Amino acid sequence: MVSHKCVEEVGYKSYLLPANARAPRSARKRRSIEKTISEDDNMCAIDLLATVAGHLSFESGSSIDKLIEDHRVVTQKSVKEEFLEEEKPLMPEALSGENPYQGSLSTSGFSSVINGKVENEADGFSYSGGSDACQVGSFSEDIKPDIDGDALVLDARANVVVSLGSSSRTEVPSIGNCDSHGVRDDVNLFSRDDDENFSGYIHPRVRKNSPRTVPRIGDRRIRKILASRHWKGGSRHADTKPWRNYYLHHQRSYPIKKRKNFDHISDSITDDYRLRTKMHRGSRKGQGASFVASNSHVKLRIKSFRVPELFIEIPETATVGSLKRMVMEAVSTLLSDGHRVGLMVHGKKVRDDNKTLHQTGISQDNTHLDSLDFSLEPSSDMPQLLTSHPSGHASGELLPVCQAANMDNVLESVHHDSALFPSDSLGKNNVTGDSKAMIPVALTELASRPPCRKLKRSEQQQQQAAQRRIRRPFSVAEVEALVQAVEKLGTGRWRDVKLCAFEDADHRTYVDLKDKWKTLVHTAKISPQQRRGEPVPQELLNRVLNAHGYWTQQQMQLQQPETQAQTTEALLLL
DNA sequence: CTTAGGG
DNA sequence: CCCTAAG
Repeated sequence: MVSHKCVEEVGYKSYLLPANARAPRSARKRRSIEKTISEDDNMCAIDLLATVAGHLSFESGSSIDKLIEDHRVVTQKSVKEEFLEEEKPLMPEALSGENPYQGSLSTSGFSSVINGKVENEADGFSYSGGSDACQVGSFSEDIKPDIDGDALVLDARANVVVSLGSSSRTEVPSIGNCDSHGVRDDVNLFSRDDDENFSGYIHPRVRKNSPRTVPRIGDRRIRKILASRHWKGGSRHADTKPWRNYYLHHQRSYPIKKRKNFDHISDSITDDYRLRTKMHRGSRKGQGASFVASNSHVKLRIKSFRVPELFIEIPETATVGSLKRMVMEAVSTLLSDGHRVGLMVHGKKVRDDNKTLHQTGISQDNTHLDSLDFSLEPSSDMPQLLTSHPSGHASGELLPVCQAANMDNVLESVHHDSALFPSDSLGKNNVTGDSKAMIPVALTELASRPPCRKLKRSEQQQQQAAQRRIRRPFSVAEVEALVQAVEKLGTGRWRDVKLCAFEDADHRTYVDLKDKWKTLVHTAKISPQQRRGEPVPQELLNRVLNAHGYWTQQQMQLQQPETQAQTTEALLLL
């Protein structure tokens, strides 16, 4: 209930100097605000497979659309048919009506899967299949279960390639214009893995001045704990309570902490893929019916990618775009969850990361390529994986999932790829003599999970430290709200600003707002050409500049009134 | 916990 | 966004 604080309208330039206006607690010099702030915290999407293979081409990403529009359900063959045949409600009913922070998901919807996992521990994996399982791409008939070690790979081929990424852009959150709080139409994203977690469950949340069951103060902490349970603990080691359900607020889709080593590949997924595609073509020499580039490059193609389960609930009034973003976020969330890539040749797992492809039997003239299987395995040793290859050496190429800056980038890349990749360039290949220009790569199964083991506390903490919130670019509406609040409250009361304008936007902390203001000021000072991301109306930027100038000056005066007096005295003495 | 700034 | 020093 903060609206009363901000009831009065603020004139364009008539900033109110609150009675409690105060000087900054410390008179630290604020320098280099102008310093460019890396706006694109981009991270590439699921480039990991591509990275492993060295080459990977993506084609049309229509899969995502299909997934969404058709909500096509593909029934997978499985070694555990009984699980697949069970009908599962699209959404757990237990969520509605409960305190979102404590809501528990009914296990009924997923028990089959979970049971499958538990009861077939030896298999080390579980299917999340079933009629409601979302799948990107489609499978052909030859889904052959293959067990090796702790990961099972489905040799399923499809005709659709999809590139996955993640979106950090979110729908306009509940922006209070200080004096009004609209009905919240927020979403929560649940994640679930094959064990007991939910991935990609998006649940609408409507709240308006409703009593908080959970003290706000505890919000973040609770969230963090839950999140960490899910992302670190829950997904990597067995929980003592197999059926525990986790709740994840939407902003808790923390990706793996980005490592500096990966920065270089994070800028533009689009360009990256385009580059590769072109390189492939350019370097190609017709070595007979070779499917290999001149320099003994092996071309690999991920033909499909299946997502275990993706539960999405979204208001009818939501836009298709937001749905897509949610799906993308959910999917990327899955991928980000500490999986690593496993490679199998002829059903045999290749563990030595330092082996060359050739040594492994993946070469231009080998015949094993059809039996090349990639898998996503849970990596209990993620921390090591992430940190022990600083120079990005051999095994360093086995990068974990990164995240794309925003949906636009991802979609754009998909689009470009499809353009660069005429459908015939692939589809016909299998028929013509040049058939192996592209090698169908077996599908990946996300849901594999080795026998769970408990992590030591130290490990948990290690993983805990690797959390990072997803990037959530401010929408224009949010900027508007922020500007208005700052005009009124000034630049030194972020907590109040938060309460005033972002009370219900749980994912915006006052630090976030402060940071955003920082970037806004910067943005306003640079030329429009240099700005990135969703363009902010110049009018807003002008207000930013004005408010910034005003409050900065205000602060100065509060800060050094005595200095001025002294100066005056000094002058008088002279 | 809040602020302010640097990373 | 994250991390931290400071208050």
